[in-house]
Amino acid sequence: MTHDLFSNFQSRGLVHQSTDPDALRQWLAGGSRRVYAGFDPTADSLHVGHLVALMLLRRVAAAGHEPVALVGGATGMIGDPSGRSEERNLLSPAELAANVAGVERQIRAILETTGQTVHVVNNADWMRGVGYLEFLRDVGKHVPLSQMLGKDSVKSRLERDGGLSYTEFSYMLLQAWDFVHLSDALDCRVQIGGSDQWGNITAGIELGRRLRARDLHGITCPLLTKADGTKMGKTASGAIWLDPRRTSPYRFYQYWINLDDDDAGRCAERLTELPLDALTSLAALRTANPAARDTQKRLAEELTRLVHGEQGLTAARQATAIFFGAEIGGLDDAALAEIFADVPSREFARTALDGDGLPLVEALEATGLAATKSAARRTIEQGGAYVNNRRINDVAHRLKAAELSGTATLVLRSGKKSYALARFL
RNA sequence: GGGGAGUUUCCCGAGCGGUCAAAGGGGUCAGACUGUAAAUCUGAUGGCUAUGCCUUCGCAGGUUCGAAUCCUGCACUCCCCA
Repeated sequence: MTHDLFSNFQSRGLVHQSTDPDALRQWLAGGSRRVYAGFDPTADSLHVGHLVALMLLRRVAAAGHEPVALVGGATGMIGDPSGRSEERNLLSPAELAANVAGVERQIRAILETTGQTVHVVNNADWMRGVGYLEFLRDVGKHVPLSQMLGKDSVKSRLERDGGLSYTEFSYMLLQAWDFVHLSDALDCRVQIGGSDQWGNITAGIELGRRLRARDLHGITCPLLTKADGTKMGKTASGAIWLDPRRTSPYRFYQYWINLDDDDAGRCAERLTELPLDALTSLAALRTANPAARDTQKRLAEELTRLVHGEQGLTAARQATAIFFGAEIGGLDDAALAEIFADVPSREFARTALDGDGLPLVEALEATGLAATKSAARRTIEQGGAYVNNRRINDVAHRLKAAELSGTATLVLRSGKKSYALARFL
């Protein structure tokens, strides 16, 4: 177990900016410390973009310190302008409460497996009772405007057409106060976050010095972006979420499998707990035999297990085998439903299979795999139609009960990747 | 206000009385190849109860055995001159 957390971060490329490294090391060397990172509940689930911060906290735990995860029930009502080009829409209190609950659950699930004591706190708990005048006198008074205006998050927004509202402008005061509050309540003196958080973190450090004459520390890690410049965790069809109801374990797994080599290497470094020598040998394998995609596989495995558990990983792997050609058989309806969670399905009357059966052409059209029956015919003629992953070349093919996998399901496929379930009830 | 050009299938764009469901390109889909990448190559690409039938070429009428193609009116777009 590494005790020098800061060096551990550095060796994995996780330090973008930090306050004085010597002071930081010294504080962390003093025993079991508390280190915090904040999560704003903008949705009822975290997504892949939050994994860096979650992993930072796991590393904190692994180094023998206690991770503190702050869920922004209060700050979430305002919206962080950092790294944003436009004013946020405010969430309703009900939405926010649901989001807080969802995010808290995920954070606990991921951090508690470290075995270390985990603190999950909600800044609404200490912000709620604070009056506006009180806040201005106790906090606002100690933050110079020049300092606030100097932050990148504010400057960049002021230069834009949209500007920013007073509300979002004030966001950093809340986060600054959070830091000071946590240093009071938990003796938590280190805050970590993405590089876009530097302004907010230093605001808290300043405030701690002015208000408490206390030394607070901060580390930011580089934002994880893909080689093509897009944000990590965003796909054409939307974000990759940690909640299996939003993103199935299979799609989550596949996201990592499909990363290009450089991105996969960086993610393995920053998002997994693989030891450094394992990373080195993966890098060697990547150069020697890129086609094997060992890094992607290992990364997908580690992260899927972390987020969805051993069971989720098994399901994702099973789905992967099937999606890449394995014939389908011996799976019951429940397993099929789980594996094909992302796949559109369409229900038919059971009786459609009786007699001559249901023309494949019709099934392809009804499930949306083909836009029209003509298109369905074409697909079949060109060898792109599959039932239970067996290619069907006969345009006149009719589906019969004997072909069902499970008791009521047929897996239809068009081309390499488009699947649909036909369920006969 | 005057003069000119145009409106074609998902997009761009040819067609200018029958051989037009309409060239070519793009896109899309499928196949081969491949690392579940990129590129490349091949095929397909209005619909259907399908060797035929129906619908499509701005809209509405008309001429003709027959119109995306000719005529009339209408709508919209663009350019030039005032």
